[in-house]
Amino acid sequence: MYMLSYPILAKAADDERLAALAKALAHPARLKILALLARTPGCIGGDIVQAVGLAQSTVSEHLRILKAAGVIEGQIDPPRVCYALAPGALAPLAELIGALEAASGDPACCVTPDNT
Amino acid sequence: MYMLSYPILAKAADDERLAALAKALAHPARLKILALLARTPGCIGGDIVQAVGLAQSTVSEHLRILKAAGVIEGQIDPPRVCYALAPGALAPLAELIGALEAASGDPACCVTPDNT
DNA sequence: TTCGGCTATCGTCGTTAAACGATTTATAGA
DNA sequence: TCTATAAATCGTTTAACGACGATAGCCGAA
Repeated sequence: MYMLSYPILAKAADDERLAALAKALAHPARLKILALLARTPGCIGGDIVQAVGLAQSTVSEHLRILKAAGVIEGQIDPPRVCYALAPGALAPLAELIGALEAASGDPACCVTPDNT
Repeated sequence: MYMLSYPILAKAADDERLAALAKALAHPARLKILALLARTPGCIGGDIVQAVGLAQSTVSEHLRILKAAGVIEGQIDPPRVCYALAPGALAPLAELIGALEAASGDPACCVTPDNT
């Protein structure tokens, strides 16, 4: 386990970045695409379109969003494009979640102890 | 390294759930709220409003979204409401990210080996 | 050079999200 | 009872998202 170096967030810019990363995952179709890429040993071109069951233009847009967020990378293989997961891209988000989970242990809240 | 028990996703319902969880994190203001709750030993009522710098109604809406996603819990302390992080709520998302990161190791892609 | 398969982009439409002010509700204390 | 405070809700406006069809660009193969 890492020695958590995060101050649980601080700069607004970090919030923006992390929010953008989370937004990339915030759609079923994009999760499906990521799962597909994770499961596929090689890569796939337009098979993604068929797998997610949406129009080609829609899938292309989702791919663009994932690429813009840095979650996937596209490499051109002549007639098609090969997409792959970008290693480490989601690490900041994982760190954030880890920090939040770690901090959610103590409910030393405003509870008046006698409110049974 | 874990023996991954997750099939990296399968059901569409899972995608929906995970996407909803990610969407809860997909906004800077909400991240700020979560960070504040994580950092605050006790709880806070309207201090959140001041901290995020948005209108009270807007913050209330963000809190509602976080609560609906199960990421936070609100407990009524008479004049105010005490919010706290919900332990374990983000675990499924953390698992997903872990699975994706674990799978992003092999770029055994469509690369034609001779493309320098 | 022409054809055909893949991608990406454009324009559009309907839906959802974000933000605000104003209002309502609930409760503690005067 | 009345008042003040905190939180939620309502109604509205603006912006962003999601999805699609149609179109344009790019190579490989014929």
